[in-house]
Amino acid sequence: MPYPVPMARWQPNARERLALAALELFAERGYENTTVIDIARRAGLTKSTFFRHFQDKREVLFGDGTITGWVVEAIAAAPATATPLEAVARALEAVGREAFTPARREFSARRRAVIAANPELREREALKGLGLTASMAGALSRRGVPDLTSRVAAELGALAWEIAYERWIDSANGGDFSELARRALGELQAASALC
Amino acid sequence: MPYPVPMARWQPNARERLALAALELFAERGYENTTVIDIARRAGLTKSTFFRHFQDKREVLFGDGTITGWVVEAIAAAPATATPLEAVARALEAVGREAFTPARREFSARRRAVIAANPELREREALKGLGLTASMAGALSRRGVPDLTSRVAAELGALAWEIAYERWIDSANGGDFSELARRALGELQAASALC
DNA sequence: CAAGTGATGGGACTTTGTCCCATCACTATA
DNA sequence: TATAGTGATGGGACAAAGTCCCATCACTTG
Repeated sequence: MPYPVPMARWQPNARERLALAALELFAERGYENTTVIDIARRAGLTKSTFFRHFQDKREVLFGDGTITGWVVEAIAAAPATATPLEAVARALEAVGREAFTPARREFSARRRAVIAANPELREREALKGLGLTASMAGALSRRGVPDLTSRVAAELGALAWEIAYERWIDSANGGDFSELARRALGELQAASALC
Repeated sequence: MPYPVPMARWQPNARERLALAALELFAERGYENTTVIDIARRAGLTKSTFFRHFQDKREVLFGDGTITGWVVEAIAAAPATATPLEAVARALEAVGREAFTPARREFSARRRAVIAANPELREREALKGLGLTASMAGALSRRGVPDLTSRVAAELGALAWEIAYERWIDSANGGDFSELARRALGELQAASALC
């Protein structure tokens, strides 16, 4: 309809283009053999612009906190009668619904392989994981859950996340992340009893 | 006694001198306001030598894996009848006995403050924490503990470590790390039941 | 006494990340 | 229509991290 499509001054979605270019290049030739300038060039941009969008080279593979937001909201929104672990289970379900959808499985698999192959990226992911766990614990505390219980439940949630994520990526068919997460959480709860 | 002390060609303990110089400088003027060249100079060495002893600037604040070794050995050495959490408790006790002694509390407090003040250092610590947790889980698995149980017990151990470490550092008197760790582990076990 | 060893010094080089200023299509206002 | 912003981008200078390779030289070994 809009015939006179206003020619944008710049190509849109610079951030997304950079992130995609980075993932491609990292997968093709490895993280350490890829320069920030390479990434920017493939995205049709420059080094300056790259660092305007991302704090550093690692950050280009990590989201902007949207997932953390969903997790926190889901925990807050759980019924008042829900146990801490039930609230965590709903958070993982929300992640499966909003983020780890079947359409993104391929992308997630590539991203995961790239991160696994590089220590710097694993390090960044470790920090992101701590942050997410702390956010879950905080959200549980705001529900009135005692401090240590919050932290334990959050750790179990993080562990279930990891396990479910791995199974989701590795499942040849299209397993559902939400289901896998719920199952993992159940297994962990059972395992806790054996400690 | 040793009159003819053989004059060593170089000052000994280059690695330790570098680590000490780094901690001092980071505490004095902050991690990002300290150059690797600054550190080397204070230790009477050069940048080349610094990078010969440490992979990167962050690593200068982190040990060489000795603690991990003690933890793994302690878990392996626990009686066959010990539960997973009991084995973990012995590992934490070993750490208190070998590493977190009263004499090193002051040092640990400074080191902790420096790390807490810098994102890069927190990131490195996060990765080290993951490694240690994985080591504990591995040691438990080698005892025949089922996989998920190992991982849960290791996570609880890591959490108890964090909590006990913080309390140990903050205790004005000289609390004993081993005791604090055992108590923290007990509290976490109780908290697990409320999940 | 000669050859070797090994921790250190030193300098060239690439890359990351910071800073600051220039550019220029688009926008709002007069 | 003229004019003064706005804001995402470009570009270059710069400091520091980290890599590489060769030189040095007290000590050791045969």
